[in-house]
Amino acid sequence: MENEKCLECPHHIECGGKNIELVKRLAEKMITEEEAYYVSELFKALSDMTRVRILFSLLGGEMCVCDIQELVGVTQSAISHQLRTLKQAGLVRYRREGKSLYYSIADDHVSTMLATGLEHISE
Amino acid sequence: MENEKCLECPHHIECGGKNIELVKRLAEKMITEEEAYYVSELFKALSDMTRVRILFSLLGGEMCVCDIQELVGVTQSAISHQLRTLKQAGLVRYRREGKSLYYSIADDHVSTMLATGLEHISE
DNA sequence: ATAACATATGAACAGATATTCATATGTTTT
DNA sequence: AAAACATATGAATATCTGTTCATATGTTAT
Repeated sequence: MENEKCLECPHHIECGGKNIELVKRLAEKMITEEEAYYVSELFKALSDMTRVRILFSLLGGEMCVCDIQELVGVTQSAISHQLRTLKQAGLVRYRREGKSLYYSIADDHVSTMLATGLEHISE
Repeated sequence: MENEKCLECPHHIECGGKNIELVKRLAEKMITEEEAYYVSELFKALSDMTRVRILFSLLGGEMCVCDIQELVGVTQSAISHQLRTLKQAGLVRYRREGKSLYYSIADDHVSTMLATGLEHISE
């Protein structure tokens, strides 16, 4: 029985021959590269300790930058840069009130992910 | 009325003065630095496109490295390195069967986080 | 208008990360 | 025992990331 040459791993001829049916079936349901990219970008926004602390702060309700800074304990600039990342990832939103900007968690997905993540590490 | 000097942001005297009660109350419930670190490390493991694609592949059931490689379409070495990262983060586990190693999703938290992440980007 | 305040932004630098290449390890077949 | 197979690992490199510093923007009070 002949095996096809696998382009992905030229040093192995048998590669991919184990479960051809499964692979074919899954290949159709597979997320697209674009989706995978966006999902990874989303989690990338959650992959920094400072940003995680910011988000957990905001779980208590909306807060101005100044108070986040107080809770998290890093410089104003660092907080602001990280808030930008979180905003771009759609994890937080904000509204202005006078001189202050009030940030808050964007939607329930965010709380869910944080809660699930916290559960996961507690095992 | 006098404001205390804020150590975190020496160029602002008023810093942290907006919502002192809220900040104090939240500071007690705040996740520890250690927890924040582990949570961020967990999400860091999900923050790469290749690893995301590996995990979505595994949602279809356990697979050997060779088949993952086929589905994801990167080199064997790259897959192996990323599987190591996923394993260290407790996101996948594996068992040996003959020459092959079969990887699978570690627990339901992982599926939940992936699903929630995918939902989030679809908006 | 000017000063003070609250936050954002750009550049720069040090540290982290993903892939590649070469090679090693563990398993089965001959 | 040797060869082939399946996967892991270490080093090297190019790229990305987070913080800091300096400064800019937008808002309110004087």
